[in-house]
Amino acid sequence: MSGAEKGLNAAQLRAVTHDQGPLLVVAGPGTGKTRVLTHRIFHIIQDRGVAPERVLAITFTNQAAREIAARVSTLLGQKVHGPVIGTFHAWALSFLRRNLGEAARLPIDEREASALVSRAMDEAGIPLKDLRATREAVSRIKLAGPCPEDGDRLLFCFSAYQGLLSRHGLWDFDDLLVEALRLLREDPGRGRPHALLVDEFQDVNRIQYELVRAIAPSTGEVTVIGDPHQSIYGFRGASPEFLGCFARDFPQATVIRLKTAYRSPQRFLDAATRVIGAEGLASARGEGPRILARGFSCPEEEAAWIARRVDELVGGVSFESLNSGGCRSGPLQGLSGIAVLYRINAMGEAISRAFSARGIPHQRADRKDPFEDRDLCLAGRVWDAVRAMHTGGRCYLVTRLAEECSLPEPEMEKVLSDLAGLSGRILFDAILARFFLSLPLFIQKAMEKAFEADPEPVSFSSLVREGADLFVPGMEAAGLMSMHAAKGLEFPVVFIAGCENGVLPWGDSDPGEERRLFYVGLTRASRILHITWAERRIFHGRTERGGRSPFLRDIPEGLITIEEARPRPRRRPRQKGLFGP
DNA sequence: AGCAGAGGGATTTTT
DNA sequence: TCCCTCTGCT
Repeated sequence: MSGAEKGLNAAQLRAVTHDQGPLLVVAGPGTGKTRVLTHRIFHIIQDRGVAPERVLAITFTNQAAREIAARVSTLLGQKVHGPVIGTFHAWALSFLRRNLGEAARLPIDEREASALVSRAMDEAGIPLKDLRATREAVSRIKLAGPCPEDGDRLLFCFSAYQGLLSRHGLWDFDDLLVEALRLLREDPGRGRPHALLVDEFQDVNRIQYELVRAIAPSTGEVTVIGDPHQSIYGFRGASPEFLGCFARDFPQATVIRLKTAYRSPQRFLDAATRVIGAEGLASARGEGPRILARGFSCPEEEAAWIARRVDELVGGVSFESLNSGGCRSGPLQGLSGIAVLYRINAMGEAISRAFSARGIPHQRADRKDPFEDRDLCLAGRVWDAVRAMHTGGRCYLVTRLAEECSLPEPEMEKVLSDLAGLSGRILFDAILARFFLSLPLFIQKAMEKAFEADPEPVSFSSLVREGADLFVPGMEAAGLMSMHAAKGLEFPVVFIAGCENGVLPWGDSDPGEERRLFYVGLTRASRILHITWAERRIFHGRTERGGRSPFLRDIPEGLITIEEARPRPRRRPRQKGLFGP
């Protein structure tokens, strides 16, 4: 099959078929990054004859891993043993298990880790209200070592936490990376794939970068794909600088830039690149309409306008007339093609209310952690304890469980050993029955889906998280989500709400990263892009009047129409009650 | 142990 | 503003 037959442009084709050592693909928004990645995996296996299981592709979320795996297997046409596609953590865990066997510890999820940190804090005399900050600090110390500002209490807490983990034979998420790296460095030949590909490289942090270096095959077959302008996870240690490090540490690396964008029309692209002060990308979608930015006096009016506008767009009556640019128009794909993006999830509240008031189906992506359900949480603990009957962390889990269920420990042990022969779905159902647990309907459904996709899951929490994707991309509903959550997604119609100074950019956050975040938001839209702000917004009980985001000043006039908020003369008289005297 | 009231903190998020 | 912790009281 030729590149043209696959629908690849010249640069994409070069990236897919590159055969000379390390490759760095710099791929702007909508330039076909995922196509390149999947086709390149296919190329390595099919055309170069590399055994599929010796190809390792790393993504940042399980969701992305599943998507890419699905696309590769479509290309390969049902190969028996596919390439390994997963997150750093998933790969590290299986690597550790493969190499350590019985000595592998039991991985715990974030909830469990926090519980252990709070115990360590207790020992160290740190007030529990600082749990969040301390948990973050502990993670930072583990990944990057202590820094001079770290107090004695914090350091003590850290070692107490490490002690708890080791005493109980447990690993937290960070340990997976740390231990895998240690093992790789002890024995550099071990576990190296024949080809390594890393997606979203702008999101790697230091340890992940080190892992890439350590895993990189001696064949030099390393591909990293990323976009420094979309690096928005600095708060957890990611930095676009690692793209530069890659070029330095792999000096023979070829750099290919994908510059043709197939998603955003030129105007949106130009606006976005101006915000981050980058060089332009060329759109293959024509000039497109201007961005409409509009101010409102308060978030409720802002939300009401967005809802009204969505109604109009889905009704479709006036759609043709609105689409004034060179963009080919046609019916929108309905509500699933519409997204409202914002800086913080709290802002979804007002929007959601306005949509409900108009009867517009919508889904919020900031789903609650399903583990907040007590019964599911307990089921998860039991699951882990049963699975741990074969590994190391058993005593600890039994003790905890016994505590939690107020059962004597021996009795709990008996219950668990009764369940020990079971696995998968059957084990789960048995746990529900034995502990008299009942789950909300949406979790039941999620679990059903999860077991279908993964009948013998490695870890319970990953199973739940995969199953509980309450945000279903194809669903016939408008999407409400943070700009972070929108990364990697695309919608015909995008609203970016709350574009106010202090919100976007947020407080004292790194302005550069805030600009990149806005860039990500702006480049999600393929047809219509609206920006809104509110003159007054109540935050934590305080009325903030940040005014329109300074970022809008960087968008040249020809690309955007800005409509100031109309002051509302009509002051609503205070009304005690509808049926009052 | 359990509750009432004070007080402080309140992004973004994956594994 | 609202929610979670901590404290002190019963």
